[in-house]
Amino acid sequence: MHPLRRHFSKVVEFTDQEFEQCLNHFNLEKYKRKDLVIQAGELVSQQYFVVQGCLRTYLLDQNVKEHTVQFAVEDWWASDYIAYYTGDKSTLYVECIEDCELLSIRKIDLEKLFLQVPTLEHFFLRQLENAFVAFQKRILSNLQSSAEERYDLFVSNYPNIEQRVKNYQIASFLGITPESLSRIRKTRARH
Amino acid sequence: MHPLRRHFSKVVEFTDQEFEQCLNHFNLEKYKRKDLVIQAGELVSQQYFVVQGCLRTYLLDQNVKEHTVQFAVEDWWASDYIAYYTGDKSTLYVECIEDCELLSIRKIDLEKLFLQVPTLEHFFLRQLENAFVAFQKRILSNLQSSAEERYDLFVSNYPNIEQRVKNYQIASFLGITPESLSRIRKTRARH
DNA sequence: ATTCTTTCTTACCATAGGTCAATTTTTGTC
DNA sequence: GACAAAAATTGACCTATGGTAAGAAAGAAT
Repeated sequence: MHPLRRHFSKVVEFTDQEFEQCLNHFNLEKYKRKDLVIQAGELVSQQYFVVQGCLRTYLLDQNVKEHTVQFAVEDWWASDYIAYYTGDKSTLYVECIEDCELLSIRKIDLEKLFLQVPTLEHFFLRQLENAFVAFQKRILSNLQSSAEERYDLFVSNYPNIEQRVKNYQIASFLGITPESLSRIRKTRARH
Repeated sequence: MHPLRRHFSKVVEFTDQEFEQCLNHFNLEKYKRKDLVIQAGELVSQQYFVVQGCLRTYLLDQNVKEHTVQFAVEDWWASDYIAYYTGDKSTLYVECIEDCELLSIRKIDLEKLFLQVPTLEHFFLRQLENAFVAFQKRILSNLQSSAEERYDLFVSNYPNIEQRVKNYQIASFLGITPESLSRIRKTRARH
């Protein structure tokens, strides 16, 4: 089964014809490690489904320090959703941490598709609900947890990502320095 | 014009008949200051539109410390959206900071309405997009800003809420102690 | 293999923000 | 308006995490 279809089918059911109709509007794009899928300053007209590989979405602050918003591996979606939804220019970078195969779709095409395949709109509404829930949980965990607890939470939320991304990238996701993460890991290793 | 209709009309257009059809499923509820609209442990089948008053959504951690997720004044929506979307029991409290008039709607009714009034589903999809963007911005600002900067951001994002809520509630929104907020305000007053 | 670059670790000191306790101010109630 | 309760402020002290710098380890390139 096509990876995108498998992904859709976790939430909604499509006929073969409906799925083909959707898939037609997606574009397979291949990237190399370290390529940028989205750069700050651009307009963002597409979102991306990860077929293979690993992406990282991050921001550079005025001190040129990186802050990681999200990692995306197989079966995840990524984009600069602020820019995508608002139409503003991107403030984020989406970078390939590994060689990647992505399925891209333009916002315009997706919205046209919604009219033809209403089930698809339902799917994306669900996605948005899930993302909303995940973000709210993250805000809550940031408010109530220490760096150490947040690290544990990260490890259990993203069990396989740890080996695929750099420590400093995890640190910038947790909102701490690589040095602090290194110390946390050291105490962890004692057990 | 009805406050709910005014609110909808910022994003979508309804016929009189469509709006009436929607409004029929909303329920006007009145609460007193300090009443709890939602309590941790309950199932959450409704969301609420604030016609009048001010709500606060918060969580109690294992040390019985409060962490504020959101404030909602006139024209905002509130619920425990994690519980609302997932069907899990609530982990949050929604409390009235002032006497309130709320319009409640059940998830079931809303979903039925979506089928009858597709424009309404579009409205809620937009809402969710906006909330998603707001949350992502908050995560980014939490990652890159000091308590002081976050306070400034809060004041400019919620210009009129400051007078309506307690300092300790703002502190718990920012992820700092009331004492720290007090010190931040002191330096602020020097100018 | 050797070199060069990037990432990770460690050690030391600095600082933002937390904790606790006492005091003052504000708010709510009769 | 008086009293009680809740909230805000202040000060003294403490702790988690940040900053800097330097060396070690790992990975990439020739």
